[in-house]
Order: sequence, then C-alpha cells, then structure tokens
Amino acid sequence: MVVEANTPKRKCNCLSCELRNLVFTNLEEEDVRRVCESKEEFSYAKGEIIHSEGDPIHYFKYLKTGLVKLFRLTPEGDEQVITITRPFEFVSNTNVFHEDKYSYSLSALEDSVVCCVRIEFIKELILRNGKFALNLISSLSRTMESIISLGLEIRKRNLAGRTAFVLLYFSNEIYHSRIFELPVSRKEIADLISMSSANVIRTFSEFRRDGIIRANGRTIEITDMNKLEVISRRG
Amino acid sequence: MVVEANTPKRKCNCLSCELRNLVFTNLEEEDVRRVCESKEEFSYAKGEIIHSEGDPIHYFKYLKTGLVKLFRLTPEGDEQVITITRPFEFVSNTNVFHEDKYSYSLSALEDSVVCCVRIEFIKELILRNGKFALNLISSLSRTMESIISLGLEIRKRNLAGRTAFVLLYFSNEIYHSRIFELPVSRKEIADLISMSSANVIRTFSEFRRDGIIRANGRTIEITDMNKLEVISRRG
DNA sequence: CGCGGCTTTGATGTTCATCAAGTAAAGTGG
DNA sequence: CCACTTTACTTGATGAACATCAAAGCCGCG
Repeated sequence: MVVEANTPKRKCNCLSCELRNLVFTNLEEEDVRRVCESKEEFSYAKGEIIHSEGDPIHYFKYLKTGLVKLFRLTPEGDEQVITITRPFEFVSNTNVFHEDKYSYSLSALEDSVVCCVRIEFIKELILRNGKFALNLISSLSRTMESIISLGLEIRKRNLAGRTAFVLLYFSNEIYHSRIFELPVSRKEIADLISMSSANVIRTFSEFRRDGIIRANGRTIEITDMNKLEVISRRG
Repeated sequence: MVVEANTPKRKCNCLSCELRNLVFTNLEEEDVRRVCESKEEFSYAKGEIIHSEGDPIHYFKYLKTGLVKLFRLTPEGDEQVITITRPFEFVSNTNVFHEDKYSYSLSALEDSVVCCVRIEFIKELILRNGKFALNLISSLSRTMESIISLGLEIRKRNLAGRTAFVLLYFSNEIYHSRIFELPVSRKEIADLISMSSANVIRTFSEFRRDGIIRANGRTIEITDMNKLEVISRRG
C-alpha cells in the first residue's frame, strides 16, 4: 500500500482558485500573485505517502482535492489513524508552527492534489497581514478541534458504536450519500477506532445480517439509517 | 464537587509577570500596559467551575497558577476528561477563534488563577502585531497538539497501560516527583482514560500488591518506576 | 497459474464493565 | 461534639465485550 512519492508539479492560477478564501482570504492581489508564483502543487496517487513522521517541515500544506489519512506508527509498528479528511476540512498539518519535523504521516486515500507554500512565506504573511493571521488561526483551530472531537467520540463508544459512527462519518461527512466506496481497508478502520480488524469485520457482518447495511467489498450501502444512528448514539 | 463560581478580582502588573513571555511576548510596552489595564484576573478555589460548555466566549484565558481539568459531558451525563494541565501548558481554550461558545468545560483541580483578556482585544493585537500573532499561533498549536497526542497515547493502551501512563504523567509532567498528591478522584482518572472507575481502582490495588506503587488515599508514591514504565510501554 | 495480501468466520481465552456489598472518609445538621 | 448522610473507595463475582489465533476463501497481480 505504501508507494514511493512520485510528484509531478502543476500550476494553477491562485487568483481564481476556489480554495482561495479558505486560507488566502484578506490578501492584496499582489500578495496572492506572490503566493501563486512561489507555491508548488503536488499530485499524489491513491496510496502514496505525502510525508512521513520525522520529515523536516518546509511547506505549509493544504489539501486541494482528494482525500487523505493522517496517522502515526506505534513503536510496535502498527498504525494509529488520527483522522481522514477532505479538502476544506484539512488545512495544513497540525504542527507547522511549533515544530520543525512532522509528528504524523500523511497519505493519499484517493488521488489528491496538495498545495504547498514555503513556510517562511506564510510566516512573512502573518507578520505583515493581521487579517490573514486571524483567518489562519481560525482555520487551524477548526482543523485541530475536529481531530480532538473525533478522538473523544471514538473513545466514548464500544465496538459496534464506533463502527456505526465511522460508517455515518463516511456517509455524512465525506461522501454525502447512503451509498459509497470505502476509501480504506477494514484494517485501516480498525486502526482509526482502535479495535482489531477481525472484530471490525465481524461487526460489518452483523450489520449486514441485521439489514442495516449492504456491504460488497468496499462498496457500502446504508439501508437502515435510523438503526445505525441508534447504535452509534448509545454504543 | 461542583461549586458555584465565586471570583474575586485581583490585579497584577503585567510588565513584570513571569508569564508575560508565554503569550505577550513581542508587544510594545504601551500594549502591555493596555493589556494590563483591560485584563481581569479571576481566582478559583479547588473544585470550582471556570466555565461550562455552551457559555458564550468573552475572554481569551490562560492559566497563571494552579491546575485545571478540561472536560465535556456526554448526552448520558458522564464526564469525558480531555486533559489535565498546568500553567504554560494551557493557553486559553481550544476554540476561541472559531466559535462563539465553549465546546468544553473547565474546572479548577487546585486553587487556580486565570488571566482573562477580552477576546476583541486579542484580535486587535493580532491584526496590529504580526510577531504577537505568530507567537500566539505557536502556543495554541502546542496546546492543541498535546491534547491530540494524549488522546492517541490513551487509545493505544489497555487498562493497565493507561493507568500506568496516567501515573507517570502526573509524576513526570505535573509534579516532577515520585511522591505526589493526586489532584483527582479515581473516577476522574477513569473519565480521562475511558475506563470504569472500579477497574481503575482494581489496577491501583494490583500495582500496590506488586510493589509498584504505594497508595494511601490520594497520596501516591511510585516505588518501582521501571516496572511502571514497562507496563505503560507495552500495556 | 501461483503467490501474497485482504477478508471472513469460528473457537478460545483474556480483558473489561457491571452489579452488589461493604468500608472508610468527609461533610451536615442537631 | 456526635449522629447522620453522603460520597469516595474497595473487593469479589458474574457475564459481556473484545483480542488473538487459526483456517479457509477471495481477489488482484505478476
């Protein structure tokens, strides 16, 4: 699953970027032009590593298109998945501003495009432009807060509740559909909710037997949304 | 344990505050003076609520002295403890900049003093002073990152590992001593590590039987640091 | 075609929550 | 200051939840 990064560069025009207002709001046109020239846009194929724990941080990154998985490795070598998110929800990594190395790894679950701006440049903008700084703080807080909240939601549930919660998460937050293609293996779901993969699979099977979902490989259809929500709520 | 807030005000001189460099570094003396005049300092007795989930956010707060517990209530009414921290480690709440109401409650585990600055004033400083903004981003990231990390550490361990981890956390991070007074009940530890209080107590008893700790009420002495670290590492 | 990784299911034992009962400790009102 | 109440703590017993191991099926890829 781990593919070595092969990252063709592209360029788009930041002035007309639909994500401009996510981070680069409140900038003069002149500054946007400078961001646009200095930025680098990297594409990653499904499965590629975007960066690894311990890599030096050079860029402020945000996800433009695709879907990514933030995770870390335990000393024993298994993965702990921290979050799985879409663009708009993931602005940069969590520790650009207080560390010089990444604490967590990031990989692409779907083909993804990541916009990278040299971190010194971002810092310069913060120093010069207060509105930009204020907006950036707000985005970063939102990103980190949603990671914290996800952790709490997982921690308070049992196996069935966690599994239901994750299915609803994909359905409601990621794909906005009752039918979707899981972007992750059963094992990765297990790594996200801190349970064994065998038991995640078993729970899927139970949901299937109870007519709550239809599951064919990675294709999932939620057939009884109410029941799934009940399980998630008091599981 | 929940005591209604009774909050005498005090004033100190920010120019000579030992915490000045935590947040209010890179400010002109004039601005520090303005912070100093506008700020309000509240004292809370052990057990008092500093603010509750849902309260409107008026202040940027940071802990000056004492020890606090950040937590939230589940719909079923039990507490989930998010973190327990000392000054320097806790700068404001996690969502001043992207919400208008608190997501989490905060209470004092020891007599505590909280410095409060009107949030509009902080925003004004961010707008005017880039160095201040950059430093603040760094502090906020550090705070949130340590919460995320704590959650991951807890999630990857079992009952004994979590209990050992928490004891080491108090010993190493909070009290810097092998002997200390627990600032929390067994139940609160259970709420932090997401286990039942009966089993936390049982684990304490096992540690006592195995000569790893001496526990007399809330007085804890770690007598076999190595063994506790081993349990924490692979529990 | 064969290999290796992901998935599935069952069997087994460990870990954990829950219930219950009892003790200690700490506040409360007379 | 003592009786009373409440809250925290403690331990055991029981069953439910979960991890682990093992075997077999499936699927994609070289």
